[in-house]
Amino acid sequence: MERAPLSSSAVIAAAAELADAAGFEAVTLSAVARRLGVQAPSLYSHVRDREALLDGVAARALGELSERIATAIAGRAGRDALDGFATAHREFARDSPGRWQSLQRRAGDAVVRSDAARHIVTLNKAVLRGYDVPEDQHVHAVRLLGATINGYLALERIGGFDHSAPSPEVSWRKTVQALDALLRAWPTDPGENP
Amino acid sequence: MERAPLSSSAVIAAAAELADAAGFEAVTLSAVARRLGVQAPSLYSHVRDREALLDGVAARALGELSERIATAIAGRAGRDALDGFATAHREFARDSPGRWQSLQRRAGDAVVRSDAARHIVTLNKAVLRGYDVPEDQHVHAVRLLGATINGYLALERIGGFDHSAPSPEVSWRKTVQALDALLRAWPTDPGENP
DNA sequence: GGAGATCGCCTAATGGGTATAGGCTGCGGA
DNA sequence: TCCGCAGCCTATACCCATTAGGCGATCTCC
Repeated sequence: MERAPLSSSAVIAAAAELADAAGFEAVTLSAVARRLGVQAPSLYSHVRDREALLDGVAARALGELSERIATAIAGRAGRDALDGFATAHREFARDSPGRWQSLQRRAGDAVVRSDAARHIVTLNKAVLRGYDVPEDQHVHAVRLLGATINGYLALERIGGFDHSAPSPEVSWRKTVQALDALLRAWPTDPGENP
Repeated sequence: MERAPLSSSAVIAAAAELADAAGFEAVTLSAVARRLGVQAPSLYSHVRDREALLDGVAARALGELSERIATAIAGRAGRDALDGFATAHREFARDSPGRWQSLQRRAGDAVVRSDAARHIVTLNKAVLRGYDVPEDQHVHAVRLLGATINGYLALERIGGFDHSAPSPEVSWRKTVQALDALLRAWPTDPGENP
């Protein structure tokens, strides 16, 4: 175990790798310290406590996710952009399950207010530009998109689809198609007043 | 602390109450034992280990949720049934946050194969009866419904909507409305072949 | 009605986790 | 050269899960 000099971001990077390899709940200070060839208390020079470590992983994950989304929707619009957006999420969850999980918990202020968080919202709205959803409905559409995509991935992760046919893959495509149809014909109340 | 005689279901009931009061992650054998006025190791006569305890809470929660849904959609169809279904989920998550959280993790076989689990699927399909979704599309629709509703509640719980207006309540209504519109005009591929 | 088996709780003890306090060391700057 | 300190270490306290084994009350069976 060669020991590169520790630093806050090295510790967080190790935690992120561990999360992907062994599950988010396996991210303990002890385990990260072992992985770094160091004693657990040594980490407290670099992260305030376990919460901060987990928030660090979440912040990093958010950045990576936003990059993936950005390249996935660049130069696309409408259905293509939606596909890219959804696929980016799904592949992120598949490739980096631990980092993805790190996003499924209440995060600290630093994470919420991060550039990455803002960036994702922007990208989300960019997808909507390809549809005719009225401006004042964008929040709702963003929330719906997030809820459905995240919810689907969460259900898939906990095995909610393991006990019925067909494969989650098929329903996933159907789900994205449904979201496309929905955005294409966004329902409007008579006398809507957001 | 008067001590009612312990039993497997008494232990699980205490765990469920604790989950609602202090959060699902606070459900530890020690805490449950304290709440029951008993030493922690005593619980091992009634639950195999912590996993089993958590699964027990999930099974119980699933039963309660299915009851709520059943009464919420009884005698209703179409949009009314969908509203009832969605609202039942949301009120369950509001009234029993810990129990609701217990359902957001991979559950043991006993839970997955329980009557309650089967019941919920049945109720889910009952909602679809009020719409013209083709039979072979029901799985997809059930999965989409589950993903969106659960996903919305999960995002709401972790505070995903806390940093933008308007209130989650408004988007929730909009979301249910969107689901209704979607089921009403379920998109079909040319040459679909599930 | 009594002897003993059994059931259900207890105490003791282990191992791993978070977190704090304080020691030692080697490197950089004056 | 020598001092300071940054960064890792050991020691320690406390919490939690889990196993082993003890002990008393109750239940059973004769």
